[in-house]
Amino acid sequence: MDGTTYHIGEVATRAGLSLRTVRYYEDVGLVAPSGRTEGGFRLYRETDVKRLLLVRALKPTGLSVEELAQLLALHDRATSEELSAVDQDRLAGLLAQARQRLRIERERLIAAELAVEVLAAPAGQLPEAAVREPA
Amino acid sequence: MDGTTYHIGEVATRAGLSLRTVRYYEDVGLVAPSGRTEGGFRLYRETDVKRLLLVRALKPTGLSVEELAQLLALHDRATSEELSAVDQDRLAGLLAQARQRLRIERERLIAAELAVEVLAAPAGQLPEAAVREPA
DNA sequence: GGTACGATCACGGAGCGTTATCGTTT
DNA sequence: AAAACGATAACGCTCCGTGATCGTAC
Repeated sequence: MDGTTYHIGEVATRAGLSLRTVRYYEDVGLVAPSGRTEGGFRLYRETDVKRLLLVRALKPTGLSVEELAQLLALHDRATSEELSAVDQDRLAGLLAQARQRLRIERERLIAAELAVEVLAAPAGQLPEAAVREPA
Repeated sequence: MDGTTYHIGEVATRAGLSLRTVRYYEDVGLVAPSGRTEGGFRLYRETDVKRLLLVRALKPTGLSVEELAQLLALHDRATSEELSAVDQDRLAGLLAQARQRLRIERERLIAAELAVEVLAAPAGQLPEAAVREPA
């Protein structure tokens, strides 16, 4: 195993998060450090960094921290043991939810890009119906 | 002119926003109703609805409400008068900022989609480097 | 032994959701 | 006159940012 440990600063930098955010994710049960120094410094391992990167990557899914925690916990267990049918369903459900949110985000993103170009156009350069009412 | 007016409920529904959000946007100076009834009900016109739709469309830019207000104000003035060089710069700056944010969002969205598929894969089905450290 | 770096409160703020209470519209 | 709709506080919540004050690492 790789026993190398890191302090919160390096971990946060590598994960692209602030110290505050890393600590917050610990508070809400998303990612806990693998240990502490004598003096109380948080100690992280590579797996913790990967976890933080995963959490950060999943943020655009819009899942709540509780849902994210469940999702990660289920996925973790799925790698070591066989999930019960119930848990498999819950995992699939969360993944479906995440995908759905991402689809919506993608649409909103495209709409936003269009809206920005409308604002940037010299008046009447682009079609009027660029900003539509939602379905 | 089109003198038709609407109450907040219909406007909110058409714009895909909650009543709370529409009122909030008024509080922060984004979109104000064109008038009020005797009893105090907010009255909106078509232009107000369009404004709300635009605000909603621009939300994924991540611009703050103040920035959005500035952007819309500048754009409004640009349609009726010639902007000063300073204002033209500020407008261009805000648009550039919006586009930059959208680019970042697009990347994060793609990364999130990849991360979800990683979680969905039956372990070792997808490349390991799916979740990368940020630049 | 100094200078980075980290820990723990604690307050703040954006962007709304959510009652609760009361008035308006039609 | 009742059913639907709206107004105004005011508190709550999430996801952190921002000090302040103090201890730790090396």
